[in-house]
Amino acid sequence: MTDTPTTPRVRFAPSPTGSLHVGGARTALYNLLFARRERGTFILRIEDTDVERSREELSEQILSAMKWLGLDYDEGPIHQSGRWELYRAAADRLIAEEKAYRAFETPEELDADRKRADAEGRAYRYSGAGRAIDPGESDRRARAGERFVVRLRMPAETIVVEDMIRGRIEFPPDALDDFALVRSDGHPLYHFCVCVDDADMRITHVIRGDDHLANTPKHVALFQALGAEIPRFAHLGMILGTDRKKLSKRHGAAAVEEWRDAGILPEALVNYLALLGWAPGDDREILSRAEMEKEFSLERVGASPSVFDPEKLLWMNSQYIATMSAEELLARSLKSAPGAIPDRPAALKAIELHRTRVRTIFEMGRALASYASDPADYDADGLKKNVKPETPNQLAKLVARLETLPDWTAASTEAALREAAQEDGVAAGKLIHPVRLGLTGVTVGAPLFDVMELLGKETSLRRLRAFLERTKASGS
RNA sequence: GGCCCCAUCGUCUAGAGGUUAGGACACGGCUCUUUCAAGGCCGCGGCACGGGUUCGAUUCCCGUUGGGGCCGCCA
Repeated sequence: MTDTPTTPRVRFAPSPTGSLHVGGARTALYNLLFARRERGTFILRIEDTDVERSREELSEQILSAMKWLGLDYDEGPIHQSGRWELYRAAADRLIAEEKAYRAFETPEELDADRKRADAEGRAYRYSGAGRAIDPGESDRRARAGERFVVRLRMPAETIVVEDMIRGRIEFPPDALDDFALVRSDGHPLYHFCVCVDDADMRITHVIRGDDHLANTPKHVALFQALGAEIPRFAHLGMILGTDRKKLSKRHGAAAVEEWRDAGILPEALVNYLALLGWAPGDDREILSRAEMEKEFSLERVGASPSVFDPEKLLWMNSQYIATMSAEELLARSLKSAPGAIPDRPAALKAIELHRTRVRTIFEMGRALASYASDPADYDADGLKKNVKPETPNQLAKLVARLETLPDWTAASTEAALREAAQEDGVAAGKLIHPVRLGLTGVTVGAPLFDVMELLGKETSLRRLRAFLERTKASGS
């Protein structure tokens, strides 16, 4: 009398009509986390039934974004475009069983109906005229070459959806009409393919965006018509832009790859996305994938929409940068470095100097590059603020002193600078700031003497001499 | 317009009848300090509104308001 424990089967089913959206990424993530937690199967399905809009390279793009995020699937990717036989057979069967029917209205006629309804201020519903056509008559007209769409015969009863996140939702029958399953050119339509596939793949839980909630009664009716078991549904709140509208390209940075290119670490993006709608229940914010996979549950997923906050993502990223090994960081920063970077040992030291000072690996790449190439120019405000008439003279004396240093360490250069300052009767800061500017071109950054040690004697002195020339020139 | 969903600091959230309503981001201050960060400490700031139910509502119910979504031979 015990139920056979069916292992959950979930899927992420993006349409390749654009790059992977952060909302899609979160949906994929929740499906994956649910599957791992429940020891189920995560399937990737590409919904490319729309031949006009779907593009192969976009589907590749989605795949690579998922790979980058580490969203691995157990089955797939399965392309709907390769399964037309399945949909055709299902449509034929539904027609034969009179659960669906052919409708012969032309697009123009439907359009006119829609316009009329609009003008009269009432909600448009398909008339259902096709229902009345006798099956024999329908077959004859189809054989005769008349064009038709296939429509589902919607039941005249309230459809109840038990949503795992929202609870019980009722859809009154007059809100739904007999929607189209197959176009007049024979191409199966989205809702139809979704249900045929979910049934075929034995999907047990449909975890998807809230924007599909209103479509769910259609799907329920379809599953019933198909004679398939109805999966459980869980509808996630939308991810919104700061204007509280559904996040889209329009908002900028809605695509996963934009964040990748901005130097966000995949672990950080995944962590951030996981927390957009789900929380472990305690105060932890930084969670490993293992922890998420262990603790994720749909019961703890919220129903309300959430605003995507780039600031918090950046913070999250900096948290990962703070704890990631220098080697790892170096490997990842390499792609972001705009130019040459120092040799490996120096780069690793530079990373330690900058890991708390950057929020993205893009910034880390820049920081690394700054050690390998001399500053091209100097911060204008910095020059104004830190270079006084007496500065070139003080700098010249400092350079002379540094030249004689037998060893070149943070300690020795600091001692030399402080002595020079004392000799001139000025605060060390009077020298530190211009030296930093001369060495790096900017007024902010890692502790100066560590930077000098890392740069080495030769490079440091070369940069300081160049800066000295510059300050003399602007001074006269 | 019809149907549906949502509603705790500016943002992400914890809370599941009795809490000084907790944490995080952001913001402000202090601290550390050669700069900038990071870190530490402190602070600012919230239950949309109105009715019920209840001894007692942020929490349950209804409504209002506000926001969002869906209404194609798109996905």
